[in-house]
Amino acid sequence: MALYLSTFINRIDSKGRVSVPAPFRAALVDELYNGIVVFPSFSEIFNAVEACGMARMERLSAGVDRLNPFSDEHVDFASVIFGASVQLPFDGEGRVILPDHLRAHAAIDDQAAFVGRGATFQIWEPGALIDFQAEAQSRVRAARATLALDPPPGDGA
Amino acid sequence: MALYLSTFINRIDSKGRVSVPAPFRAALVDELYNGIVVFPSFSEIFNAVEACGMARMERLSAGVDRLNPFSDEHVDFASVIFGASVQLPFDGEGRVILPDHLRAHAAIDDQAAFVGRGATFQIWEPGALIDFQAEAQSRVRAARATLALDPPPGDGA
DNA sequence: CGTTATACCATTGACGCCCATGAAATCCCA
DNA sequence: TGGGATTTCATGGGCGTCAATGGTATAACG
Repeated sequence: MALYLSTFINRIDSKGRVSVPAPFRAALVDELYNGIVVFPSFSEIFNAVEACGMARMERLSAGVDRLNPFSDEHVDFASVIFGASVQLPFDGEGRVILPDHLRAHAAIDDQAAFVGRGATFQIWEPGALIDFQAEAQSRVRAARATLALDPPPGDGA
Repeated sequence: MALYLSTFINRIDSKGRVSVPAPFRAALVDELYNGIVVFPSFSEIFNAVEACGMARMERLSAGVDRLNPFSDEHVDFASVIFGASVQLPFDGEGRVILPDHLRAHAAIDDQAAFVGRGATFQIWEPGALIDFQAEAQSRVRAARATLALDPPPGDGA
């Protein structure tokens, strides 16, 4: 299973191309589809682009299909996820072109921050990412008592 | 298995022709029938055109047949689905002509939005699609706890 | 004979593919 | 351990191809 770690900031050129970080591409070499799948975040507290490999989307499709494919609940889910998803193929150098509506969603201008999130990753406008992380840190501090139930990796980490 | 992803908006010309998006056609190359199968949506909350390849219709038929083929439920289901289905052949450029009653059903004028839904896709009037997706997104958010039982595509989904 | 449907062709704009450059990190060797 | 060589990556640009779209010709049909 792919594991996406760390954050990389890459430039978007005049043709809208961005290099997907090499470590992330390395995590995708086993996939049948040579590229990534992206869709907008559905969170109310941040706007970013969610990304993953095709294999993960196929697992999702199988899950929806196995359940009643005509129930309104799954119609909603499938519409939102699959309809909003876009396949982005790699060019020869491992770059992708982020569609306009996703760039707009995440307010991405000429730089994109690729943020590893374990089994998936996200694409952010770098400034928005910094702001969000600051807020997240505050929330973590506020919730520290609760989180301490898990073995903490250290105060600063 | 074909996987339909993303949304494409194509124009309908004066002769009623629309290009089926190339990625969707690519998912259909293995099919015996060179075209798609369409039928009206049966939902009470939206009007769109459902579409898929012939292979899926055959699987659907097999499914209905395998279960009690004489129960009222399945007779109804089969009548409605198969009776309302239309085969749309591709022309040389991968276009189809949507029958009038289906265009009317989905209120499609001169633009059609092709929406991937995993194993199938839908054809919408673009404006209606935007409205529906906004509502669906709210419902998905509300139901997030339930859906988390399926492999989640990420924090935001 | 007129009308409608189907097959064929032509245009254009976007996108995929290729190569070139430069910077940075790594590796190797002295 | 320091310095040089090599490779990997990110980035930029040019060119060819394909897809979407519009139009025209031909065939089927009333």
